[in-house]
Amino acid sequence: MKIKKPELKIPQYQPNKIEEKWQKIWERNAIYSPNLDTAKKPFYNLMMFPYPSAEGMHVGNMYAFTGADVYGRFMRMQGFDVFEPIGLDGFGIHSENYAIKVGRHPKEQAKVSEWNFYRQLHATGNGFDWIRRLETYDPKYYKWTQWLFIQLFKAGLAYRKKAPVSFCPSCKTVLADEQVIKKLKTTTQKSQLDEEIAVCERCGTGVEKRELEQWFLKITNYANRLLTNLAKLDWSEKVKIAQRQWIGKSEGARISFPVILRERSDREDPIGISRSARNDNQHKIEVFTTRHDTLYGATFLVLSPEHPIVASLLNSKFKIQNSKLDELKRYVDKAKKKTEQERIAEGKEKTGIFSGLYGINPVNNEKIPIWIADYVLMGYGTGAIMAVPGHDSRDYEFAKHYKLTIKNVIARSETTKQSQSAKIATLPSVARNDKKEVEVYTGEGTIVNSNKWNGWKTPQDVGKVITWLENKGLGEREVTYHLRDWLISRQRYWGPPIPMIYCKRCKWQPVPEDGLPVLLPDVKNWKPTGTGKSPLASVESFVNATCPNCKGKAKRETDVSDTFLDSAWYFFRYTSNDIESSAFDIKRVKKWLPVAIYIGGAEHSVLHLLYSRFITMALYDLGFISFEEPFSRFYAHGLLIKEGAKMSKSKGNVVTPDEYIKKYGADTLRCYLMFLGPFDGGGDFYDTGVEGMHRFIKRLWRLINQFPISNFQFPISDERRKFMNKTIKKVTEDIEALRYNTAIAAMMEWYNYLNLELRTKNSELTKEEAETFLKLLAPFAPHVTEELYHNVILSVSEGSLANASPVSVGDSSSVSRQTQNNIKDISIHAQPWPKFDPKFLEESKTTIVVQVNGKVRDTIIIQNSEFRIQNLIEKKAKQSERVKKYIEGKLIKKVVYVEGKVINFVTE
RNA sequence: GGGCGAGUGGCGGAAUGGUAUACGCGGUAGUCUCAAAAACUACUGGUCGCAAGGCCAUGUGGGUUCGACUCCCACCUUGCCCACCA
Repeated sequence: MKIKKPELKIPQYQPNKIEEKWQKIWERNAIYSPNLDTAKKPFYNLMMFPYPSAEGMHVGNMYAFTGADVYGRFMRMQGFDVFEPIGLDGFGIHSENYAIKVGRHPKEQAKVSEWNFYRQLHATGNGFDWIRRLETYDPKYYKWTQWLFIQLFKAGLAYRKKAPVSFCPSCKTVLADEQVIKKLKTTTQKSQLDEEIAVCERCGTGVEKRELEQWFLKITNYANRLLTNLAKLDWSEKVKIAQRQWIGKSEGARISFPVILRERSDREDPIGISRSARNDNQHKIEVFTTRHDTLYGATFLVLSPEHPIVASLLNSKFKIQNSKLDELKRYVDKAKKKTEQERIAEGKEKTGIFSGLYGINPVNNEKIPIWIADYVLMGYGTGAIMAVPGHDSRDYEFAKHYKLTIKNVIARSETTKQSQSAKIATLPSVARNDKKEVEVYTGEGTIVNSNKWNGWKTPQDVGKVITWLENKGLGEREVTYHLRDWLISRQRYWGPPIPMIYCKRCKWQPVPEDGLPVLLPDVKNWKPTGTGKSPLASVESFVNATCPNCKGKAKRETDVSDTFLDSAWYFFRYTSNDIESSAFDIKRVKKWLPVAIYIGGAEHSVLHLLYSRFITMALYDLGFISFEEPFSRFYAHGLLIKEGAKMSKSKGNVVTPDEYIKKYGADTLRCYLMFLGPFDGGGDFYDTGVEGMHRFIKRLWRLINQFPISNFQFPISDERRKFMNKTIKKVTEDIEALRYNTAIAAMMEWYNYLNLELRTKNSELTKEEAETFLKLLAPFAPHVTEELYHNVILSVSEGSLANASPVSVGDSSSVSRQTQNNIKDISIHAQPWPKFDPKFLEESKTTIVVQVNGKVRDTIIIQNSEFRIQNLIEKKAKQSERVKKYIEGKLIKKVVYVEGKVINFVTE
């Protein structure tokens, strides 16, 4: 066997040993736990706490957390007291469903998931403040979730109402509006129409409609504030747009249509208009419309089957033929029973029934029929619409199907310039459906067939229309929101019991504060019942209570609250989970909130983010806090995919970080995740990419270890110094903007450059270069940089070059007690971030691109002093042989010179 | 139906008015080795050419500009979000 040259022995890179060692040291010394009371430069770096799914952490979670952690570590090195807490959003249907699947009690399952998830989170090497961690299912936490509910109740923001709600037959609970999503139903037959169904966000089961009494939070009170405040927030426009769309403000008019009554006695009057009826406030139909400009085109009215007038009708308050009444009843019953799924599935084919009643269009006193149809939703506007079949495609379809009058009241304006023979749409003045096909026109134009409004333009003149209506007392301005109140009752076990007690005498009473938390009882039958009642309803010891007010016998609310309530305020609790006497410490909240940066998935654009904003606003109104918005800055990261496909359990392509961490170490995986694409755009995960990153880290390990690092600032070339400064600048700016992929690329370039320099010029790495490199990489690869910093850089500082020889790695014993004691100060993560010196970035020479007719032909190098001397540059450029070829014998028409960048000769 | 984005080598992606393809993956050749792996080194958009060098390429078609991946218009493809919302 050959004897190798007695070279410097490079220790083997053993990521797992290094990582475990430093994770222990960091945690033992709480280096990532700022003092929440005395910190001088607080920076709240929040990431969305995970649902601890029992399968464990997904690489997508790690992607999100790493991106947030890199930012936190960077800010810490910038001198901020960074608070980066973590916890588990472990209550809720998601966790409970998993417990059902594996047949374990949710409480036990939570322990298992918690252990596993925290183990994984530790292994990723994030700078979490472990002291502050919290779990939403911890009674110490949900005590305050219940307290929060009570505050809302006392403020009139929590109320009960019976309402048609979405019910998931699989999860056996009601769902909030936001938790019902639409899905394409893939039909087995080759049908042309793709059917859409409404399904549960959690399990994908089609939802049903049920009429139940439930707890709601009055988020609609905040609709306008939630909307207008968006302008103040440093959030990506995409998320703001999603919220705006969800809040869905519509400005329009509320218009009353009198109902023509035919009292039983009133047989003589064939039409039934009587003065008394017309003035009868109880018998009018109010509609909300954004197209009041088309009011003259309203040829019928449509009521939702749930509309109160429909109920009165069925109670025979109005006289209609009995046979028709039966028919009506059948239709309404059917519509009410129809699941949301069926209603939407019918999609294009609208059904309805004539009510037998007529109304009056208030602008022209025309008698128009009143129909009932389930395409009109009770939940939006007034539950009744004026139908304008000429200018609304849904009304048009309906009118066509039932042969109702279609009227055109908007004329297409002259087509703007597009065609020379400016077309003016020819429109039939009043067209009946039974004659020619009349088309529906939903665009803008000029009002016609509308008396005094004729000639007004829409949408420009809609303001005039509403003023006219208001003056005549026929309608008024109205704003309607798509946002509905937040339904928070869940007929499930695994959540915080809603802390309310019902007393027959005193009605609903909140549990007094000293009665909190209302503990979730340990029960055997915790599985959902499907009866519309929570499993807690059968636990007598739980249900029976005394009324807090009259001390009489009373019953507890047995539903639990929605998981989204748990997560709507957790960022307050993080600051104060050592405090038992209140939900949060007001001083600490003032110091740390609003959150400086919140990083998470865009899928929470409407749910979690909106709820959190609402709760924060409510707390502000209640005087607990001094700010209205919880998250000053929200940054949505992209979606991680695997080799071109979405990761999903069904595809079996879900990547777990564990195996990669075991094989390459967390540093490699972190760097790879941050490198594979722009952070806000997501990226594609390839195994070979991970290997490439591992190579980079190993090369760096070798680079730092293999050259004896000079303790002295021996002179390095200007170019080398410039490269270092350039890299510091690039990496700093990129991290600031969360452009992690290009920050890493810049470091790789620097490595490639240094490696070539050192090899070909037989030079040494300076301490400054090595130290700078490690610091720049530290946010991405916290362990290996810490290891090298201590074993190479600090040992150089401590003494002679001899000490620079590598020491054994592997266990914490290799780090001296001294080091461990003051690790809080001497950790690389506590060091100041490298600064670049602009003076080293200055170039004395500049490369100018020489173009002929916009094509690059050559480059010339000029001194900076020559920057402004165009003649000189022109002369130099013309001397180039490559340029000569293209300009010789040609007339130069024009010369464009852009200072310090390009010179372009334009020839004939 | 409405809203928002994206389209660049074999692949992930850089470059936001001035040298397109940085960085990484993959590939080819070489060094080391009995050999392989690893590691290291060089090359790597297409095309014509011995070479020098030329021409062509950022979804398609137009436009603006001395100059366009970048700005404008139309179209095609694709992703995400919302949707009987009156």
